[in-house]
Formats: sequence, structure tokens, C-alpha cells
Amino acid sequence: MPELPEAETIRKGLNKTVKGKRIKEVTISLPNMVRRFTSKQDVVNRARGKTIANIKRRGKSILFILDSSDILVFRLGMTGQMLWSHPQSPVSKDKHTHITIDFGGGERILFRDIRQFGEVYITRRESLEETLKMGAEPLNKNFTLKSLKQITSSSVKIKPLLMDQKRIAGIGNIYSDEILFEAGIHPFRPAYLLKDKELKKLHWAIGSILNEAIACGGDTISDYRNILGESGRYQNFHRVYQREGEPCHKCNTPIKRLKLSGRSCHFCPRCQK
DNA sequence: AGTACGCCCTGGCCGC
DNA sequence: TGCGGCCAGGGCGTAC
Repeated sequence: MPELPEAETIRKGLNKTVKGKRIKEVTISLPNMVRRFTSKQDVVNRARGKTIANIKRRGKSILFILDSSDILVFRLGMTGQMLWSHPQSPVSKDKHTHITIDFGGGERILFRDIRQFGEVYITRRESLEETLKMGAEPLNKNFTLKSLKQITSSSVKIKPLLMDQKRIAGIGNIYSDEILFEAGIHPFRPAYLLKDKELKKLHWAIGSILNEAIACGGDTISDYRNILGESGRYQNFHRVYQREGEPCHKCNTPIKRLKLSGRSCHFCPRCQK
């Protein structure tokens, strides 16, 4: 499930491969993937013939900055993949390939999404933030301890708060569990009751875990791949996620798993208070 | 305002 | 071998 580190890994790959290239054609075989205010024809017409000036990321979304005033936005959902297909490494389309960006000369980017929870849309540059409606970017310099304090002044439990894209962008189920373990904070704690010392640790853990996962090329528990089709490695270093019943790396207590508003939540009942 | 839940969707897994 | 049932979950809408 692509979260910030996986989206960042894909962004880096796209930057190396298709930045500066001109989009010859966009093919959308599953119109349901196009959401928000745009239609399939909208996306195709506004992207065709444009050059990709840059590739950026906001939260879990990949942004193709076009040389017009448009930005082509991909959100990968649960199982979204962006694969680079070129003559030396032709990746063929399958029934889960819903969108193709063709650059000519046998080079294309394929968007695959098995569960179809992803989406694509195109938006004017000036209305990007308004469309995204996302909160703080956790690896930006301006994501300070002070800003985290403001974000956590709420009675929402800390785990769902971390996962709320309108508050902090890019953290999902895996990394919220990993971050809270690293910070020694129980996922069910109301955010506003966290002490200054705990917030400081949480702030550090957010950067530390996300950067560690980026260095691993992301986390592949099932479907995530980078643009070359390769798995990430962070799944080998999970502290708590999907380790129910296994011993905590710090204290050997079995990792506990509970449901929290329909999402599985893993934590060490002894280390996380 | 917070919380819970159903929905979208497919594939993997379990039990029979 | 196969099939029904259940589960996983990001984000959104709805109900309480």
C-alpha cells in the first residue's frame, strides 16, 4: 500500500526516466479511474502533446507538472503501480493496466491498479492545493515541532490523527504503527494529552521512520513495486506491523493487534504507553 | 467534533 | 478441484 516512502521512490524513478519528455498519447481503458472534477476526455486532451516539466509528490500523490498550466495527479490507493516500459525492458499491459502514458519510441508509463482504489485527475496549477486538501508535508523543513503541536491539539486518537491526510499528508496504516512504536506512544492515546516530551519524540520518529523507509526503497507487503518493477525492502524491518504475537524487538512482549475504526493496529502493549 | 461503519474493488486464503 | 465466505484497507460519504 503506497504511502509517502513508496510514492517518493516512484517519484525519484520517474524523475530519472521521463522528466522532460513529451507525452504523445494518454490511453485510459478504465474511465472509473478518473475522478474528482475531470473526465477521461479532459485528462487525455489536456495531457496529450505536453511535456513533463517536473515530477513532484504531495503526501501519497504523484504529480506530473506539465509545461502547460496543468498538473496530472495520480493517487495510488491500495495497489496502484507505475511501471516504466521501454524497448530494452518492455513491460506488457495486462487486465490491471488501466492507463498508459505513451512517449513514443516504445517508451511508456503504465498505471496498474488491481483493486482500483487509486485515481487520476488533472487540475490547474493554481488550484492544486485546493483540490488536494492535504495537510502538512512531514518531511518538509516547515514541519516543525511547533506545527506538530498545533496539529495534535485535538481529542482524536493519535493513530487516526497521524493517518488523517488533511492533518498530515502521506502517513498510512503501516507507517503510523511503526512511527508510534518508535515514539513509544500507545495508538489509542488522545492526541491533545500527549506531553511535550512525547511530541518531541513523535516528531523525531515521523522523520526517522519515513526516511528509513525511503532509504529502503519503500515497503512491499504485497503489491507495491517501483517503476522498474522491483520490490521495496522496508517490510524486512517492521517493528510491529503484521507482527501480531511475535516478540517486541525491545522487550520481547508479544505484539498486539487491535481494530481501530476498521483498521488493524499493531503495537507493543509494554513499550507503548 | 469525534467515531463507527459501509462502500468501492480484487485476490488470497480458509473451510468444507 | 472448486466454491462460498471472509478479509485486507485508502478515502469518502453517511449516520449517530
